[in-house]
Amino acid sequence: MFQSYTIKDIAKALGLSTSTVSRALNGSYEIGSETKKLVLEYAEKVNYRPNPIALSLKEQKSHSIGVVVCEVANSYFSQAINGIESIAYNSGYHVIITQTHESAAREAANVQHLLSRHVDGLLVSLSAETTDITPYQYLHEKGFPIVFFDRIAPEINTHKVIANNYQGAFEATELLIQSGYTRIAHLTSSDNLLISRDRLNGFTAALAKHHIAFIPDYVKHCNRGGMVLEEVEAAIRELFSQPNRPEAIFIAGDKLTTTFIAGIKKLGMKIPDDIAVVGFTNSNVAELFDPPLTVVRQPAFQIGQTATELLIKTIESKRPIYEYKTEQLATELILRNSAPQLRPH
Amino acid sequence: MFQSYTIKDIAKALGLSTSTVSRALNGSYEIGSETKKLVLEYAEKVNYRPNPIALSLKEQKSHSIGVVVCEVANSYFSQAINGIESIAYNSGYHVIITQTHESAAREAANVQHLLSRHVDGLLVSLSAETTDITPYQYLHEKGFPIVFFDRIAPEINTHKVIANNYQGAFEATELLIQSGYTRIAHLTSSDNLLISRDRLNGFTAALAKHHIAFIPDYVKHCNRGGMVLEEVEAAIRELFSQPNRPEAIFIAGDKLTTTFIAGIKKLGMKIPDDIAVVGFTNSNVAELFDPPLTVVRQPAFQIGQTATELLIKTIESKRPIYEYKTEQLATELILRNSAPQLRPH
DNA sequence: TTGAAAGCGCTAACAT
DNA sequence: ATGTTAGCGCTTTCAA
Repeated sequence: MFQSYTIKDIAKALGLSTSTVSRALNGSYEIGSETKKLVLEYAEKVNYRPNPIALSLKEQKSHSIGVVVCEVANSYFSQAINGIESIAYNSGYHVIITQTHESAAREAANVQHLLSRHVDGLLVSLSAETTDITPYQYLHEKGFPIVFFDRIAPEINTHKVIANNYQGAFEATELLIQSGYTRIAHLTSSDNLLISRDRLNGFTAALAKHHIAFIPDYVKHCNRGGMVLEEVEAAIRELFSQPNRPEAIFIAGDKLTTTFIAGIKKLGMKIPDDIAVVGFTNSNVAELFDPPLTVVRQPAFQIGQTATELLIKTIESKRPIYEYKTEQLATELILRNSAPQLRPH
Repeated sequence: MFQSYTIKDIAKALGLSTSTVSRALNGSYEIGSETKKLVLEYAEKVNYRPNPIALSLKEQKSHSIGVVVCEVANSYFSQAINGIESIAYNSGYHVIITQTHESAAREAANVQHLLSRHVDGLLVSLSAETTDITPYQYLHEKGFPIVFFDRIAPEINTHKVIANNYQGAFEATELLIQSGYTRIAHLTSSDNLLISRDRLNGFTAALAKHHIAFIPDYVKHCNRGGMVLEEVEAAIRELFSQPNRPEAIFIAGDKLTTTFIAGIKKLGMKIPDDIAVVGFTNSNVAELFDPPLTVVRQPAFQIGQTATELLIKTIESKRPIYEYKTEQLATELILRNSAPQLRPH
């Protein structure tokens, strides 16, 4: 097929040994400057590229990192992947992306697949369905580098990178309260996820601060994270069939937010007249929505970058690491029209 | 770090030679059934996984394919990548994704990078800036497998997968005409891209069919493909400053469509009152826009799948291939409110 | 039916 | 300063 030059080819062409060529190419000191120059020039001429596979075999490293996310076609994750790729690329790693589609079984299969491909480390954002994290625990204890981002496993003591979900949720809820709303619902995904619990905590804390009673029936969980419209529609119906129906809602998920809006639209209701909305989303087109969406936006790109930096640092560390950190990045509240700052009558 | 069992470990544990173990694992015939069973059971027990790197080195194949696209965080490409991954995964290939951000220099660097990684083949969608396709021509002539999708290089005789851009553009334009519009503009990206030319042709053909004069000033090119708002705003201004300003527009790009709408909004105009819009986009949230967008949607997932199938077939073909095909998949016109079917007043 | 050995591209310890 | 050799994990001739 498509064959490139090897060290052997160069050695033969120049009448040298492979090790001399290798040394010249790697800038070793124990080599004559003329030989070095000769080799370097020839290598340049024939456009020599070291074979990364041979290097991997030698070094026992694949120079690849595995990524586990729920969905690529999701604005948050596509931006995070962008951040991941940017760092990985510059550090000479390539990235293998796998999708769980929010299924725990799929997630386990993906991790297996990545391990069998001998990735050097794992960047993981848990699926909504995942409860059993013992495989990760096991890998981590064996010294295998894992960094969690966004949907992290709190029980595992390794590097983690997240947005400040508590604070983001708090600000979103407080915005609604300060705009005059008191009957505020909360739509979130699986309770398995720490991000869901953090956001719920931010939500309740804001209510408490402003002396608004917390109503458990105002909180709905969609365990498929907005992947299926029906689940969200059912939640909407339950919310609206209550005696004191909510006037505003804080939604704690990217896909969940867009699916909720689609559901509201389908049921013939209007935002913000029927319900004011603040959602967690990283969609680049949220301002084009009807109405333009008030959102909590996460620094997805930076989260991807930071997680990758930490992972590569762990992979390349000479000595075992015992000190792990949890990086928490600030969210941004973007005011638009789905949550009017002055509640209409 | 994290070490898995090798054939050598198994051989030692069982008192066999590595070749015997290898044969057992690969279901060779020249092996005793008891030995085979013994090996298989032990391998199962210790959860043996062949080292793909060693295999790659042996077979001179990396089992990876390189992907060149302009942007991952673009609904069309994220869906196409989904299709690519689904096929690649099932065929034992992994996928390395690179982004050009519409820069020809970046594209060249990415191809170099992928080649140095010894990918077995390339899946390419050209950047808007690319004019020099000789590197691809060269690789192709050397027998290196390349499949183009979406933004193809017509000059190169290899497999190609595209949507029926001519037909999609024709239908979109005809919809506007049949709704009562006659002053129809066209916004498209770089003329370098065949898809731009195809869509322009579909546009003009629809005008011609309905005896509407083609006005060159109604056609605007944005060479950055909607990546920069300013470029699109300039095009909007030029369009609207004409004596007979257009009443409708057909937009031939994903990012271009959303950026155009953002631009219109920023300039304080209304869709469809100031201008009716039909755009090429695969956004999953186009129906949530204000107004819900009438769109031409491409089968991005299938395009990704088909391209990958063709590529893997080419890679795994024993004999050189001389017959190449261009697969053309139908687009879908989705009627919503940005292009009312009865033109107002 | 099984084993020994070579080789894929590269590096590094060990000669010279 | 340069060459020889072994070895990373695996397959595959060649020999037995």
